[in-house]
Amino acid sequence: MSNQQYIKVLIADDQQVFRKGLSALLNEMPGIELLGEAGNGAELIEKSLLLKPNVIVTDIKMPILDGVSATRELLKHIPACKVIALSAYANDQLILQMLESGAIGYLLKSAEAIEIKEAIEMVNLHKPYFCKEITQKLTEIVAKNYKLPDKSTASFTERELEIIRLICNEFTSKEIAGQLHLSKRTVEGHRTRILEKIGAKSIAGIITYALSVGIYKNNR
Amino acid sequence: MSNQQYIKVLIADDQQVFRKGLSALLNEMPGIELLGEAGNGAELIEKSLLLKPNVIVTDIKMPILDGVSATRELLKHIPACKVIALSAYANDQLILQMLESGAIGYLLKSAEAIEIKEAIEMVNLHKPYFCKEITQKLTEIVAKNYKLPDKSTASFTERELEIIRLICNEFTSKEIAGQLHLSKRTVEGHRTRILEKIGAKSIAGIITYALSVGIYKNNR
DNA sequence: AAATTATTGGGTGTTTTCACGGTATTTTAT
DNA sequence: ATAAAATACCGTGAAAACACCCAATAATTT
Repeated sequence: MSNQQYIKVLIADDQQVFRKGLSALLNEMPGIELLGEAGNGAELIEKSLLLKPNVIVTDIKMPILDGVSATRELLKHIPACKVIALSAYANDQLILQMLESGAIGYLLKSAEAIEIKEAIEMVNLHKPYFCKEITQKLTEIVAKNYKLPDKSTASFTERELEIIRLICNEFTSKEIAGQLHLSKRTVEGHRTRILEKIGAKSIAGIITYALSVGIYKNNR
Repeated sequence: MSNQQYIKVLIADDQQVFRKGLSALLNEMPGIELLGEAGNGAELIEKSLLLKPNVIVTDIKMPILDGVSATRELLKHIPACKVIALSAYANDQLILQMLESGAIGYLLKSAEAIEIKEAIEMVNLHKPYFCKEITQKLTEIVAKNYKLPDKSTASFTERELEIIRLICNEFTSKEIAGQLHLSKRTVEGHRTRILEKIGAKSIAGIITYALSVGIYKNNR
């Protein structure tokens, strides 16, 4: 029936040459219908609302309105649209911003035609697509935030970990003492040891340490 | 010179049929030398120490010692070894455990020969390799845990953000006052406002909040 | 022009944190 | 078996945090 034969694509990039190159490539691809081009984020939003593309391929750095902001904005109006972000290089902040904005694809500008096609087809099925470099970055980001709890946590006793978690949850020594059925002074003693071990001088240090190392989530 | 022509691979899986199938496939692949097979984690450790493989492809669920534990253990002794984990399905916990154990590759058991080969070659260069499904999961995990500064950060004034960052760095009100050339009382006033806005009752709340929404970055 | 918000500063007082002393029992490791 | 941790507990006191109250000036918005 209304099963769409072509994936309707809109592209955005401030560099005219790159834009022309990309549009030429996409025009040659079977199964893809290029709806148009935009030179900045504002134009992208405008044309998107008008043309209702299935997939948008957009540069991140653009004048007037960048790709991330444009994506965030236009997905409010046409959430069915799938966005692939393009960037010259893999940057942590950009990747995270992109994820947060709602884009589900990320390619480097060095990508080849076949990969771009693959990405378009993939995201059109609502499946994320990331090029190898981005995948690697994602791994690093996840590993950085999940790997740590090990060695560092090891130096604390169970009691100490328990108290650290409670401190992170805004409980005072007195409250912690009540919860654990201990004396207030005992809890203070433990906290002193914790401060020593961490090398912190206040609970601020305890918390930044605990969060950076991954204690806190009762995980294990 | 001692540039190795073959990637030496060791595999582990408790299902004999799968193991045989995998070893048959790997044996046919040019550039790969299959060193042997293991039926469980303990056996994997044993043979790894003996055979010193470049790459290990191991199932996660195995009797006696599972793949994650085995990986963690054997990487202590032969850290140069690259581990690819195999699993029947993509599970958040498994992926995180795998990352934490030190494996740098993750494939589903439904993977095809060409992908397995690609993964082996990739991890052998110390580059992570994840199949599409896992990449997708990684994306979800990252997206879930990175709620970037949004509505939350926007509600703070510049001064407040400045003070939040200093609080996160273990400075007292007096110290902050000194650094910003303000009165101690002014800083305390700002902090009170910050507590109100966040709905926290102590600096513990300020810090957990700040770290969770990503204020704090410029100082590391 | 008027209202709101940001930024600055103050007073008073309670609670909490933390440094500096300790002691005693239990559990774990060598 | 003996040493070493871990756990529990206490006193004192200074400094910090926090809870209330308050007001003046600058900047921004309406």
